[in-house]
Amino acid sequence: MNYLQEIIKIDKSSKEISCKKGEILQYAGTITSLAYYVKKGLLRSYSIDGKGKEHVFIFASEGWIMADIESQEFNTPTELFIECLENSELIVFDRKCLVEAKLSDEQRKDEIRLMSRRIAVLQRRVLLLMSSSAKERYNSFLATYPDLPNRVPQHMIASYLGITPQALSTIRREMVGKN
Amino acid sequence: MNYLQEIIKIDKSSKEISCKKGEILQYAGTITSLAYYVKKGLLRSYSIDGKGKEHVFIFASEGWIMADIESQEFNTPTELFIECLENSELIVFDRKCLVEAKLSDEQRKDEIRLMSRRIAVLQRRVLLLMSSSAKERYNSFLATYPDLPNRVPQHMIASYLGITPQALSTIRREMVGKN
DNA sequence: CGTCGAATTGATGTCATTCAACTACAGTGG
DNA sequence: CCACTGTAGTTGAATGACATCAATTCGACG
Repeated sequence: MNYLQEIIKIDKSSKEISCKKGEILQYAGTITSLAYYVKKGLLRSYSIDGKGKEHVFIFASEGWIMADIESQEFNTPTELFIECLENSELIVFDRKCLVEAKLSDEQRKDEIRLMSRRIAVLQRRVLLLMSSSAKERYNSFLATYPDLPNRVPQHMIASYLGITPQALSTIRREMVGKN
Repeated sequence: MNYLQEIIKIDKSSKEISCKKGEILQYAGTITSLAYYVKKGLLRSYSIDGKGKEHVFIFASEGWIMADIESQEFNTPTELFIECLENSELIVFDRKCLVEAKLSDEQRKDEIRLMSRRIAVLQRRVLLLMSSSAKERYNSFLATYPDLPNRVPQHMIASYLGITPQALSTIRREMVGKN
């Protein structure tokens, strides 16, 4: 990705790292402005609510950027953990550094395009959460991310969908019957 | 807002308009790249699902920008309607024009800041929808948008929260008892 | 005063959660 | 190589939250 090569030049602190399955790259409660481009592998971000329950916010596989823009924007401690789900190769860079840097118009446009894409994804997610049943959300998930079901444990998919593992299990059982 | 004054200079098609309560500024199914800065008044965007049900996506009151970035980004027909809830004064501008224009780094940074804020809002919304009960979501809504309950009909608030008007009514009843 | 949509209320239904038990399987240490 | 352990996934019964349906009240406005 072109945009990323530019970033690497500008942000001297950026670097390529590899991390192992199970590693936590970011803990909730901290303040950070790091972002992770996924060259290979898979990340997830999730929060833990007042009752101790995990909620998967997003998965990021090859080609996506994982960044906790929410906390960075308001400069408040993160609500999100970032975890490595597969042995991965990442490029870490500092969004703060990026914001402060002087970039060309083209580079800014790239940045804006990336953010627009993110907004679009979130908008669809919100509308889906509001308007669809668990089964519909699961089908939509399968259609949107066809490769993830093979790479992600089922209970994390359930968490992403906003349902319990048991509920997802029954949904899947019912669906096999219908094929 | 500084950023906006710049936009007006750049986008020759931008203009100030006033629109009346009940007017629909954008219909789902169309392709448009217009955005609305709310100088005074109140807008909402909403979708209509397959079963004919409305789902409020966001409200935009004074100082906010209403823009359907999702459809603009993917260049697909909008899923969203935009409706005027109060007699309002708006500044309309063309996001497409803005993307294509050559802007200063400062202007782009403003743009990015606005988009970050939007992403932050959506992130919170997603996590809230996934992790909280209807009552918790309502309380969070009251805390975040203290002025809206007085300006927005209750069934639209219910729709924003992802519940039925009846459910919201019962929640409110229970809450009065507890004060 | 009459009308129409908004809001409330109660009875019933549905979907998903919770709790609990059980199976399948991978990893560990003996 | 086998027993032991822990985690993921499945299944079923009971519960709970919210939806749906239907009736009534409230309030704004002509």
